[in-house]
Amino acid sequence: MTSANVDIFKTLDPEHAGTTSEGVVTQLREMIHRGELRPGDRLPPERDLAKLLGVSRPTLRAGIRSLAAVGVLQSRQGAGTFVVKSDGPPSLDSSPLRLMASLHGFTSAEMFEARLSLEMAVAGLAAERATGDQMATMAEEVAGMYASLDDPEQFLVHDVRFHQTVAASSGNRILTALMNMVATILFETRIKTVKRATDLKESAEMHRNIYRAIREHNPEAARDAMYDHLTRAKRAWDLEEPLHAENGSNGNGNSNGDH
Amino acid sequence: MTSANVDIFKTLDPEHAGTTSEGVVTQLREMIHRGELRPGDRLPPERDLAKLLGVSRPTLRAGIRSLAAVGVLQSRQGAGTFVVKSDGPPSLDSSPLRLMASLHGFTSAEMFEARLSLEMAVAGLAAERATGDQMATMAEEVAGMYASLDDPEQFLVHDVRFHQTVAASSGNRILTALMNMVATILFETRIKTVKRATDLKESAEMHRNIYRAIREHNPEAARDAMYDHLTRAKRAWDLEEPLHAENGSNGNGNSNGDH
DNA sequence: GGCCGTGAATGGTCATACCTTGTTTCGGGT
DNA sequence: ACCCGAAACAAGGTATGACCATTCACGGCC
Repeated sequence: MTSANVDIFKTLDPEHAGTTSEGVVTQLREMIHRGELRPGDRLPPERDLAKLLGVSRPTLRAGIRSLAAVGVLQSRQGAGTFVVKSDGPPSLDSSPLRLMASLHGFTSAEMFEARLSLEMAVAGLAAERATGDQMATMAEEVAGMYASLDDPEQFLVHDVRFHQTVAASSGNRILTALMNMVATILFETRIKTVKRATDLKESAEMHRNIYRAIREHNPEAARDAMYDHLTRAKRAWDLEEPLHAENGSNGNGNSNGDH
Repeated sequence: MTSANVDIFKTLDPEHAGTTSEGVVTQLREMIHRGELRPGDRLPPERDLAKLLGVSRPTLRAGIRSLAAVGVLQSRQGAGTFVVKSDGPPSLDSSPLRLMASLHGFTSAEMFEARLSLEMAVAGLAAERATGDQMATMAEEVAGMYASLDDPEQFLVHDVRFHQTVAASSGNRILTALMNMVATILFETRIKTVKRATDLKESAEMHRNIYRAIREHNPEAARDAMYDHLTRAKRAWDLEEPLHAENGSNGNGNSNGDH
């Protein structure tokens, strides 16, 4: 179903507490809960949907805007409004966390520690559950790192993909999403970091250690290897300054952190 | 500064890519990044702010709505729009995660595992860093549990507070926020669960084990104790059915999960 | 059969008016 | 002089209508 059936949209119940636009959000949210709206579905045009729900277009737009802000809906001018269809693993928008970091003055170190905990957790789970294909992919990425010791940009690609494969191997999409959310923020603050060849070699070896531990189905070793990797990587950067991103990216931050 | 100084708001730069309302979001977000807007600040009235930024009121409202949806701003009719001031620890809105769970069919078991990983992580950190006051608070809550074995509702209060104290003791507000986000969703799906006295007694003992491990500054033991606690608790519930919340709560879900 | 232009569909923005709800203030009563 | 209530004001919420900007599809043209 590319376009949602019109019949499933009912006029808003007035007893829904709160403001009218909140009622719109509630109604659309419940339709998603009930599976009446699925990823990739296209909503009716705003003018029609406003009529169907019995609200004005600005009110409907306010509701759509709220759901778009949390990454559930996506509007494209001239095309329509769609339920977000994630091609890869589900991902959460990282801007709320980034804003919260700014508001409360979180340090990079604190953010890094959160990532460390999450990466260790997924590494442990991956050691228990990784399939042959997934382990093969990890091995390929490690090989790619060794082959890119003189090309930091290419190295970074393999690095990111390795961590994503580990996360996917954990079999827990929620932890994966949370990890990516944190990693994205850290990534943005040091995107310009230049790596030296010696650092890259050590990094590749660390990744290889992680792969081996997962290959041996040894969760403890995998956690330890991930700890070593990230802790050493942290030391290579200057993580002393407070968090202060100044980028202007909007929408879903789907760029993912590396190590 | 209860009310933000008007001078800090500048007309929107037209070169900001994307739509106009996205420009509003970007501008306000950067002002938060730069610390020009702080928690508790009140924004100028919409009509004035729209003039200051050089956009129409509906467009401004769209931007405010986006930031309100992610829990950064809060509008109160008749009062004004404020930068969210969290009294307690910073918290992230759990609705994005809940919506994503609905969209991708996450199971309660998967959500539970994510919580388990997070709780084990914070328990380990708490064992390393908990202060005397924090440990004292934990002990009090454990005592409160034993004193409420015949009052499930009261027991629940101590239970929640114990877990929050552990999280706070970890010293990592990001992990704490993520944990609360996941715990909130699990909490909502089983709010009605009735506990038997025998379960409560076992639960209290499990919490006592966690406390002791933290008291001994033994991260491994703390993680293991938390694992035992949550794993046994999980067994006591029926976590077989898929996730299907049908509540209508909007805004920030700041109710926190227990076990 | 493929390419390009044109137009309908659709979201984005704007202006304006009015309603609902908090907040404040001012006046009368105690 | 203090307290309380009602009225005036302020501020966000909603509705209506119009117009602009972009996308996509259809159909004619080469």
